[in-house]
Amino acid sequence: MSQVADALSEIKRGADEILVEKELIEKLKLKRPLRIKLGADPTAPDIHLGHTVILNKMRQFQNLGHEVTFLIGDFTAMVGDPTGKNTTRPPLTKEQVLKNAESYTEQVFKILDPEKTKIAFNSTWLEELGAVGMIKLAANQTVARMLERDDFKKRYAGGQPIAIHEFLYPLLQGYDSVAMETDVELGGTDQKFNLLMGRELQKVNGQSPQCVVMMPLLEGLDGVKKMSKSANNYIGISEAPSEMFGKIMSISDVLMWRYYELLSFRPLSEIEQFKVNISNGANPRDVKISLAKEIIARFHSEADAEGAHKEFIERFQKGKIPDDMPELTLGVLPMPNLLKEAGLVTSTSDANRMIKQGAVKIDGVKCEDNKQQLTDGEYVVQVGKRKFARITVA
RNA sequence: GGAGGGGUUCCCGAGUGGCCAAAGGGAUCAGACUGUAAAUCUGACGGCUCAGCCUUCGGUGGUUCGAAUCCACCUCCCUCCA
Repeated sequence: MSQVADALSEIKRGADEILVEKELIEKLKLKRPLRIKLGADPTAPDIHLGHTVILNKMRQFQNLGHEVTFLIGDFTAMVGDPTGKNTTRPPLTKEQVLKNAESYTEQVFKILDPEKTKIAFNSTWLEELGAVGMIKLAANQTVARMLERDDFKKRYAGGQPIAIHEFLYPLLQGYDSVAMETDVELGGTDQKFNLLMGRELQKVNGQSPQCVVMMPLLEGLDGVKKMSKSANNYIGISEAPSEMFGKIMSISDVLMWRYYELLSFRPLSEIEQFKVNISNGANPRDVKISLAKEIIARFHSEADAEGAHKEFIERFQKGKIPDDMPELTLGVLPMPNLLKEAGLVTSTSDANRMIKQGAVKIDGVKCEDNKQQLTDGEYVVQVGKRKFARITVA
């Protein structure tokens, strides 16, 4: 009895919403491993911290002894989840899907236990469905019901196009739960409609409806938009320790608490203590450093976390030049072209702007003349605070 | 199929014949200040062989000394009617 209560409180931690909690309790009492489902599109093989919020929850279920299936939506990838703006996606080839899936799972296993994780592809049952099956499936829902989905509603009201096939996505995702006889499905809050579709279709098919655990979407580095590759506000889990450190340090103090809540494994009581310390005069920066180290240690190692911290102090607090930077050899070129060739700016026009604004330094000396040419030798060229290159002119 | 509305630089959005590389806002980048925080201030924000030149305003072709702006056709999107 108390075992169930403990499990529930762990599941609830960080979750935005659980549907339906009562049913979940009943399922937990079943004394059998529950079938847990997490779906993923094989379109974005680079996992970032935003994705890990849900993966961490998956891991918790695993730790509680449940059966976790990581579902690759290779079939639904052809449809493309309408969440967001893109209405059409270029169809992926089989090979691309498999390749993406492979790199996906490899990254996922940094969090999930590979021994206890099942991998499934929804093409397995969706391809068999066929046109007839698809029509029967579509008959389960009405257009009015579809338009209740917030995303569709907004687009419809705002005069944005909605392609017919987009209506199929929620149906197919829901059907996945039927095929897998899912007990609990995890997803982001933006998935609510799709997740609930699973419940409805399961009921129609005489199954006990799945419970749904929704995790909040993690805001990206800007603190406003959700973390995503397209918004370029993400921290990838494969990024170098120093990159991670820098990115975490650049988030706002407000956002830091959000990250603590969703990404840290520290007990909530400890996080509360940090807040107290800060209101008593501690520097929020140092709390942020702890967060950065915790995350780097998770995806790299303790030593890497320590190293990244040291490098950060050297580079930004003492103004030293980093050890690691791209190295390349170039000919004698006018400064703007040199910067462009080195990939430090996007165009020579951009280079000229940077020079004019005093952003360009050569061996630590500001370059203010765009006609300057470097003669033979090795130079450390810097644009802004973050972009460096070691250039050999020959 | 009919009627109407719309497609402008990363996004939103002004611009209805020259003063338009195109207002304004957002995002972004750089500089100052800092804790690579916030807030604030300053500047930049199509490209190039950069005091000049070249290419952009859904597409093509016209009118004109001159077009994002006018005309024709095409194309895409939206709304209403069928």
